[in-house]
Formats: sequence, structure tokens, C-alpha cells
Amino acid sequence: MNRKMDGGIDITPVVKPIREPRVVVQTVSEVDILDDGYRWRKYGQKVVRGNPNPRSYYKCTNAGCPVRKHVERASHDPKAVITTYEGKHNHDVPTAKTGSHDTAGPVAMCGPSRIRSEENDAISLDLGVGISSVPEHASNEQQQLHSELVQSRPQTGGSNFKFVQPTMMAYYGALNGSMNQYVSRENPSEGRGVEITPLNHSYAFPQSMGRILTGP
DNA sequence: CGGGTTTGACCGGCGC
DNA sequence: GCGCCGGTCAAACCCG
Repeated sequence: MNRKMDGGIDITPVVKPIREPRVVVQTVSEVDILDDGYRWRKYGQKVVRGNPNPRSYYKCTNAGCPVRKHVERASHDPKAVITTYEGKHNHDVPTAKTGSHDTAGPVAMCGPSRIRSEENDAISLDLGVGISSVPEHASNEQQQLHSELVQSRPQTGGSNFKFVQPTMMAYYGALNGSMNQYVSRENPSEGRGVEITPLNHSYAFPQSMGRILTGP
């Protein structure tokens, strides 16, 4: 990308309203790569502080798809995978699921997706395609970042079921806002080079989550 | 041969 | 002003 104009003068007209819908999905799986029906291309991997596990960055391989996906593993739960979707798909699902049929297809996403519209209208499931609703303006003043906490249970059948956990949502709400839970104990002297120290995480995060995930 | 994945380096933003 | 962290891009390699 050439953001430089000839002459050396570069203007910065880019309006970055950064208003893309951010969807945080908590998936319980042994594998990081969950097939949601779309094709993703890994464009980077980085290990972030507070987590011994590396975070993977994926981008939609489809043209015109600004959708990005960040996959990270919970440090306390090796089977808990946090997938963060950014943006929305502009094209239809490639239907790469040859052997499988419909369950995990696009239909599944819109169908069961809207389960949970009981009281929390703050969270809407527009994770996959923009087909259903959510048309309008996201330029409201209240919901700039609209994140949702969904729990996926990928069974071998390919059925991505999503359950919303109001309890976890609260935790994650703070998480995507500012991870105050992770940044707690840090030794300035050691800085990088040392692994995190497991330990005293007093918050009920792991407990609640672990329970929920392994509960049913 | 093509696509995708992997690793390293670079850049930008934020905090101190 | 400097340092640190996160994020992205690019090149090379591997697999299909």
C-alpha cells in the first residue's frame, strides 16, 4: 500500500471510525482452527504478555472481506479458545464443507444464532454474514464496540452451537475493554524473557469459566 | 504450480 | 523522550 504521495507530502484523510463490530466467541475445543464455514489465512502469530500461548491472526481469504479473526487460547484453560471476529463478511459462504452438509453452514449461523434475544439487546449475533439485520447504522452513540460473548461447542458433527453466557459476558466485557485482570503482576526487572507466573489469580474468572465450560 | 503456513522485522500507539 | 506491547506486512518454505 502506498500511503505516500509523490512529493513526500502525505495526507491522512483516512477516516478511521473504527466502528467494526467486534465479536468475541469463547470456544471450547482442542484445536484452535475452528471451521466456521469461511476460509481463513493466517497472516501472523505473536505471543502477547499475560499469556504463554501465542495469539494467531487470521484474515478472510475472500476478496472484499475485511474480516479479521484473532484466535487466542486461554492461559488458564488449554481447551478454551477465544476467537475474536472483527468486521463482517461481504460475500457468501464458500461452502467449503464438502463432506459435511448443512449443519455448520451459513444457515446454522443465522438460525440458532438468534437464540438469546431475551433481554440483552445489547448483544446481537451478527457474527457471520451480514444477511440478517443489522443494517443500519452502527453509528449510534451508545454502541460503538459491541461485543458479545458466545460459547461454542464444536462437536465433531460440525455443528457450531453457540450459547450465550451472561455471566461470562460480564467478564469478557471488561476484558475487551481493558484487560485489567491479566495485567497485574509484572516484574519490570524481568520483563520479557520470563514466563508468566501462574498463580495467584484471585478473580473468579477461571473458576467460573471452567465450571461453565466443563459444566454441562 | 499454487496456496497456505511459518518466522522475523518493522511500524504505530500508549504509558511512564 | 524513551521503552514496551500489539499488530501487520513481507519473504521463504512446505504441502497438496
